[in-house]
Amino acid sequence: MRVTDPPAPELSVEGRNMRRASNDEEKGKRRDEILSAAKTVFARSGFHSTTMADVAKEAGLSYGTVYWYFDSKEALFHALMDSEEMALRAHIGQSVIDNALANNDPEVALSAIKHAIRATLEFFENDRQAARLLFRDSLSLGDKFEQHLFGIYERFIGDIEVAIVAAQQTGRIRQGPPKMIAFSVAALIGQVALRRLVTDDELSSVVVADFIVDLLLNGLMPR
Amino acid sequence: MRVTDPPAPELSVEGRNMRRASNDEEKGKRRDEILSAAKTVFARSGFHSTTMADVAKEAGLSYGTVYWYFDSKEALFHALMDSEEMALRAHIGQSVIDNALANNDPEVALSAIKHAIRATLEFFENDRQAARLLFRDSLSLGDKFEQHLFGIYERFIGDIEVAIVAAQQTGRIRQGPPKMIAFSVAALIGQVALRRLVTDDELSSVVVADFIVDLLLNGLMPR
Amino acid sequence: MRVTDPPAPELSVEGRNMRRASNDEEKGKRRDEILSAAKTVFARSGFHSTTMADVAKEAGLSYGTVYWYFDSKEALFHALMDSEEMALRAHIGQSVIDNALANNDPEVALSAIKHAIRATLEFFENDRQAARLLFRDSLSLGDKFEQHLFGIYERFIGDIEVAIVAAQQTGRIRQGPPKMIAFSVAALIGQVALRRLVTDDELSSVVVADFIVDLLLNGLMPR
Amino acid sequence: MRVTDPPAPELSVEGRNMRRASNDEEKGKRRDEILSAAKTVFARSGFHSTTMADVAKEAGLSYGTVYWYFDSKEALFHALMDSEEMALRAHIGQSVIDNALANNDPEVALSAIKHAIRATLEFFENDRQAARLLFRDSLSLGDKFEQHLFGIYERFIGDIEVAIVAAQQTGRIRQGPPKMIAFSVAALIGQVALRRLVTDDELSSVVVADFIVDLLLNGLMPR
DNA sequence: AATGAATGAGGATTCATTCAT
DNA sequence: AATGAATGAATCCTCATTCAT
Repeated sequence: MRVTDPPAPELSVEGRNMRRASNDEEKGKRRDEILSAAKTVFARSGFHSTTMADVAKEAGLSYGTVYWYFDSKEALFHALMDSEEMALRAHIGQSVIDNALANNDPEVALSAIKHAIRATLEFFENDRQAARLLFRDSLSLGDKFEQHLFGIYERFIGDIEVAIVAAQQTGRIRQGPPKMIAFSVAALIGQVALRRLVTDDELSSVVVADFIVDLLLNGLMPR
Repeated sequence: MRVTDPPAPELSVEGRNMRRASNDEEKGKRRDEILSAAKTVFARSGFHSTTMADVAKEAGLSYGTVYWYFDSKEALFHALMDSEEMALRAHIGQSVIDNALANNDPEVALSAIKHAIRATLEFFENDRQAARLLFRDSLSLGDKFEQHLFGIYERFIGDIEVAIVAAQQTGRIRQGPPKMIAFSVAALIGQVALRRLVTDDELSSVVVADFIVDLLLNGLMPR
Repeated sequence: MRVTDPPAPELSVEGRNMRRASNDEEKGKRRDEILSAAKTVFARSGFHSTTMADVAKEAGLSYGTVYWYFDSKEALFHALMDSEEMALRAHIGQSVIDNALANNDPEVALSAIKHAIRATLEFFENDRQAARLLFRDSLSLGDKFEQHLFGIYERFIGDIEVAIVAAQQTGRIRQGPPKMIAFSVAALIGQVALRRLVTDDELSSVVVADFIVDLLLNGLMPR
Repeated sequence: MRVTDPPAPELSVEGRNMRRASNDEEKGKRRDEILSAAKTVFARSGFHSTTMADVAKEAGLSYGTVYWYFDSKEALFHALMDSEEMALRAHIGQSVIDNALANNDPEVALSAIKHAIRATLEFFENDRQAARLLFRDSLSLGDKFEQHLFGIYERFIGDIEVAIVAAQQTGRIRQGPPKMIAFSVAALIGQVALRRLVTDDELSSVVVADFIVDLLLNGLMPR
């Protein structure tokens, strides 16, 4: 699945109404503004400590307007999670593709894994708000959000799994349950990204990514 | 304290004045009962969705009583985190020591790592509530709890680090930044424990633990 | 604002959405309605025995609405004190000026004192709720309110002091510390107003005021 | 009425019980300790902000013990008001009598008034806690306490009235309604005492008392 | 589309009082 | 007499959501 596809627009009731001065493009723009404001305030204070008034204020809109674009606070957060997942996958996908094209690497599969790791850490490094939203807030919101988050996780792991299987087929990676391997890779990346939120590691994300890649490929045993 | 012990059965039909704690021992017992009840309901619904009335009801007490033992909902949760950390460390410590003694292993350091991983997964396998509390709810409660959780994490990683250093000194593990290695180990364990909360993996925790140990030691590259 | 005006009658059977304040004028009006309702219930039962629900009910509003206009119960009471002070000062000021103009009195200073006393007693006679609020409840609310009340007191005494000094300069009043004299005058007025809350003196406030004026001017000694 | 009479002991149920090791004297002592502690904490924080736990702690007693001596928080406060009234009247009575005996003053009536004023201010000067209790807290507690306070006030005024009448009969004070005069005297004293709670007047209570006496006797008019 | 006043359910916390010990 | 654990009614305040304008 390619998440870079545009999401199905949430035409609820107004979809069938007359064409007005402000078109869909305008509407999407306003929606994105709210989403952006929501990201800022949710990342700052967490889901429960953030009020819809905070969101509205940050967006420079009035109180009830947010409800014109989103049905509820929860719906807003789900939309935010979708948005972040898309951004993440766009970033990784682009990175992997760029790399494959640039290097014309015959060992694309292994290379893809390396670059996915680097790109993921890079993404969360550049957008710490995204890391907070996905790794911290999403976990605290009850079952519905947990399901959503694990959906994201599944898709993320699924993509890695594809690369793992490919790498195994070319013999670049030893045999083993690809799902579990993929999960392990994702786990390491996620935890590292989360940890970097709260500690001030002096190491750059490139160094950390390379360490993880090395660890995963070569293990801890002395060679 | 053994957290894996089944909770004290809830005496439901006692007269309301029969439950009076009278001495220090009784008092500590009552406190533990509340802690146990809190663990159950917090793990079930999460911190924010759980009310103090829920805690009291689960404990079979009036909810003013909970405030006799804990100053606030937050204080109760902090106490719960402390309690879980102690239980976890007791479980791991015991497990490592038991293993060292039982096997009289000259390669204690490496063995300790393996067994710590197994013991940790075992602990969370046996006490899924603990996993929910530590890996999910703790992250949603603002800075104070985040600090507390990362304190627990630091201590956990610190213990692993000791074992890593020891294993490096005996040449059983290749050189490299022990802190980062320890963190990677902890990250894998934590994510695995968390994941097992929501998926019904058919694999036992022993199998998973062994996979992780193998992955960490040997890496993904073909040998 | 005239506090002696009868409160706006409570429209009781309006639909709940009819009471929506729409513009600034309406908004100030709604605020005043809440203030008026608060005055009634606080004067009836005292600060601590009055709940915000009582205020809302008296105002015919839902009690979340009170919080739309006032940040807290304390803020509401402070606003009430401000409002009463303004009303009192408006009443006295008007009275003094009216008198000076009407009589074209060359001994304005002495006359002003007499009339300030009369006007103050008159004010509290007409608005016993105000007397309860200022003299009774304000004292029971801790330091912040005590400070507020004494601020009001200081300003009240300050005004009297000005008149005292003027009367001393024209020789109509003997020398002596004007602040202390002013305070004594204020003390007598305040206590008289307070006392009239609980006893049913048959005497009119005019008679009482004249007695006080006479007492203050001539003292108790036989002439 | 002489309030220096001992209060009727509050023998509720235990009065008829067997004579135990601790006698009535002991019991009264403990009761007084609680009263003293209550005075301290009520004066410090006010009635509503003080809990029975505060009282118990200040008295060095356990939580429920206070209830063995007083039926309720309100009963405790009423007892405190009684106690303070007795102390005040004892102080004034003693002072007046001492003065009359010492000076063998033929103008005892006028002298008594002067000395009552001085003694009262002195009392509240020496015991600011008493002033806070009577002038501040008593007013904020609803009708029952208001009635109690005005009873104290009535008795206080009544005593002054007696002296006023006597002074009028000996011609030392001009004619006029003695009750109203007495009230005015009491009002001035009370307000002065209250004011001295919150301002740091540099003047001693003797100077203030003399000013009030002079003001009352001679008035403000130039002689 | 946008506004913001109004609603009211919900929840943490306090504290006077009771009562078994 | 004294203790202090237990109770639960009471209350302030928050905030998601609605809806007239």
